[in-house]
Amino acid sequence: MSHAVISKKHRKPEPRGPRWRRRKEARPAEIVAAALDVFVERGYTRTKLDDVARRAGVTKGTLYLYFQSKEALFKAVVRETLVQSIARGEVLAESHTGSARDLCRTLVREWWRQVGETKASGIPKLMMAEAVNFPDLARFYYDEVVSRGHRLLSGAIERGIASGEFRPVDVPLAVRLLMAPLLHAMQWRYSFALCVREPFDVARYLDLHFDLFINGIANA
Amino acid sequence: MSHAVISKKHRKPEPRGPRWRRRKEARPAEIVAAALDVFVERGYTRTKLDDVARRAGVTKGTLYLYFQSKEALFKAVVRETLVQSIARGEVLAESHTGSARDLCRTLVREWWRQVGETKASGIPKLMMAEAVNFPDLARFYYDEVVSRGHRLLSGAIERGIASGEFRPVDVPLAVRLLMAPLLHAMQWRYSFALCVREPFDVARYLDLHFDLFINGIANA
Amino acid sequence: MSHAVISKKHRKPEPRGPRWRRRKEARPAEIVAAALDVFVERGYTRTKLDDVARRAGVTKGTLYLYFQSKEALFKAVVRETLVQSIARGEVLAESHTGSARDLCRTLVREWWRQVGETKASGIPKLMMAEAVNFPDLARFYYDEVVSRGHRLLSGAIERGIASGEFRPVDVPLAVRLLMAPLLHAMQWRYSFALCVREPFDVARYLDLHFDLFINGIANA
Amino acid sequence: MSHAVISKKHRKPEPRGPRWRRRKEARPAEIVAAALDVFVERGYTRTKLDDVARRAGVTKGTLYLYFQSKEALFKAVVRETLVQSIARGEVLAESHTGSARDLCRTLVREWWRQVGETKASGIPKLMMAEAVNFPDLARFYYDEVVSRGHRLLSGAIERGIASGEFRPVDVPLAVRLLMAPLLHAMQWRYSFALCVREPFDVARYLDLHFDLFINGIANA
DNA sequence: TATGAATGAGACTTCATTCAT
DNA sequence: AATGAATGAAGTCTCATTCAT
Repeated sequence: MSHAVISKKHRKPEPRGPRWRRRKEARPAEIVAAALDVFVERGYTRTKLDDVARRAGVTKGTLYLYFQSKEALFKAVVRETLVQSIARGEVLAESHTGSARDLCRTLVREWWRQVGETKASGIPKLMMAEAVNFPDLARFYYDEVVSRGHRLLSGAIERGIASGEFRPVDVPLAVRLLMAPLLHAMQWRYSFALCVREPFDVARYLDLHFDLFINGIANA
Repeated sequence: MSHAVISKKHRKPEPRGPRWRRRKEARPAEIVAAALDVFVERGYTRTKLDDVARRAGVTKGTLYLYFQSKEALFKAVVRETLVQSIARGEVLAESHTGSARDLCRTLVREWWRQVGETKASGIPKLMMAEAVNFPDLARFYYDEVVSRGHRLLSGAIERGIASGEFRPVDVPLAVRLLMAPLLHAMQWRYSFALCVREPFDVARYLDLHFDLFINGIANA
Repeated sequence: MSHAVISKKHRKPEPRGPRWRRRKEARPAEIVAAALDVFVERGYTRTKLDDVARRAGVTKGTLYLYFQSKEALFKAVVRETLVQSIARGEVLAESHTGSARDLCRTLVREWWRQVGETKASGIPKLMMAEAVNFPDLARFYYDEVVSRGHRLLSGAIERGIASGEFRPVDVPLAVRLLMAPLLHAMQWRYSFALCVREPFDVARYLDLHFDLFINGIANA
Repeated sequence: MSHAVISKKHRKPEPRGPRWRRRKEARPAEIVAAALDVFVERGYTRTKLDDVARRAGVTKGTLYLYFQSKEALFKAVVRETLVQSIARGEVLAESHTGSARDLCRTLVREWWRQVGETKASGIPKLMMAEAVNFPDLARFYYDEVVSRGHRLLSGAIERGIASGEFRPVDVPLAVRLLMAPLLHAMQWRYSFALCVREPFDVARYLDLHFDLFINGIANA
């Protein structure tokens, strides 16, 4: 029986190099890592799955073995980055025995060390920019990162108020004030810092911020 | 044959905006205003020129009579905003005769009134997000808005240091600290505020911030 | 201001021949006609919008000016082909004054002339094949074509029963029996007729069918 | 890192079919049976080999151990069905001693019992739809099923003509008329019957058809 | 000046097919 | 014999941009 009309594709096998080298368990993490890089560098829409795949050392089709869609991949990236750090902060807070001031300082410093100084620091900017396009992701991020982080810091500040270390400030607003400069510093790195050469000593910036903030809410 | 065409364009002529012909001189400004709205709401890549045109009451082709490309339109939007407000701040600062503390408060309040409470408040978020894609625009924005704004605030703080009102803090860092919470509040409005229902009393937030900051850098 | 990073596309205008030659009103009909051809020849899934566009003398993008999706285009094709013929049959039936037998013959002949002998005859086969994949389209087709056509023929047969021309047969089953050979003939043309050389004198086939059927249900 | 991967494959091993190892000889038949199901339900192009494999209790790769391609599998499915039934009909016809009318009725009823009421009834629709895409398969099907079936029925009708039971009708056309309602009923089941709720009493339909047809060609 | 029909490059996504294990 | 991770070609759909009118 002669060949049918269809199937223009897949006629020529024509092998092109080895198929897969690594084992399956590593793939999702590799892809998420590659995606984090590209998303942070390019932004969501400008990120091509081809680029993510290439950076992960696979092809586009492989992405779809592990993630249903670009959006799902984006969500995975968000999930895998910041939530972990929040969780570690919660552990820290629970086991803390010193002053509220020290706890605040520790939480801020650890956040900076784990997020601010890594690629993950690009995520908050990304989330800000894409929140409007992915309301459900924004909701997720808000619940798992923003709100949870706020709770964490609220606890620390309330502890200080209870102990008399701090004045009875409006806690939610204070938390925002505590975080805003950190967020600004993270955003700066992946925006203007790439284009302009302005010295920005983030370490001293955070120290100054912390002093002003803590002294500002401390009881005289 | 009765057409089963899609309808957006072809079915109803759908009057677009007032019928009295606008003056041609107004067109670019109208387009920029419409573009500001859409860019701020959708972000750069998600913004369709079709939508901008519709909101401006013209057709897509008309956009190209005034702007070479989407990119050029985006740049125009950024250029036409914020700079004015900075300039007004400079005038204010020059004519100010009271304390440095009052000057700082005035500058912050005016900035919030003129920018924070208007559509223009969406620009900084937009600029942050797109800086990496438009380095030259970022440079322009940095020079005309960020840097100039920093100079303005630096002057106010230095005045206070000179007069003995403020401690001799690192001025550039202090300026960032002064601005970060404002930027955060502006970004919040066009990102998570759209998705989550969390009370955020920006007025009290800014008051608290100002108190902490000013008292923090004030001489005891 | 130098160029930004993005916009690899659309850099080189590079005109390629005249843009559009015909006027807008003709387009939907042209596209539907082209789509009918290709759908009937290839089947739904194998039909590439590129091919439809090419046959209509436009490009792929143009299709989307008039039809929201491939499915919408398919629906338009169905709408524009068979429903019209049914409607004409209804008009015929209303104005018919002769015998029920004559009405039946006229309806069958006209259907064959308007559908069976045109490209539209490929649609029923297509619908049969794709009904499972497009339940809502199948529903539409059933309501607008199958059911409506059945009502039309039911009326004719019932008229004959009422007048005593026909025996009191089960009308819905009779209608199916009346139509089945027509549908078979239409399907044959776009399936085996393309592959095998077997004489099939459809005219005599339909005559024979009609005689058997009408005499079968006629009162002795 | 906890993976947010999609789940179909990677989460649950999901036992596929009985655990006792099947004999290798059974595999091709099992695969063909599974493919029959899926092809009939989805149509050729919408059928994914993944689904076929899953239904057969194997993996996609295994399919390729037995069939060179999707096309080859499709051909195997068609080849393995219907022909058997035709053959049994031939045996029936040879040993038949009663009237031609009874023979016709028996052949039709058996065909319906063996094909119309089984999954195999989906094949003619499938073949009609795909004939254009697989001309050589259509040719095969025509030779082995259509033509052979026609010969079988032709013989029965000719016997009746010879004996004086039937009028000297055009035999090939009569055969088509005899089969068309059966084909229609088979197609209906796998198309509109899935989408619309309309009672269709196939048994009475076939009875009515047979009466009309046989009485139609019977000698007065 | 203004229009809007038309374009076409490019993105996401699917799935038949391959092949190291 | 069987697996299933990986591939990559191809298709649908979007939208910035153009240009005849």
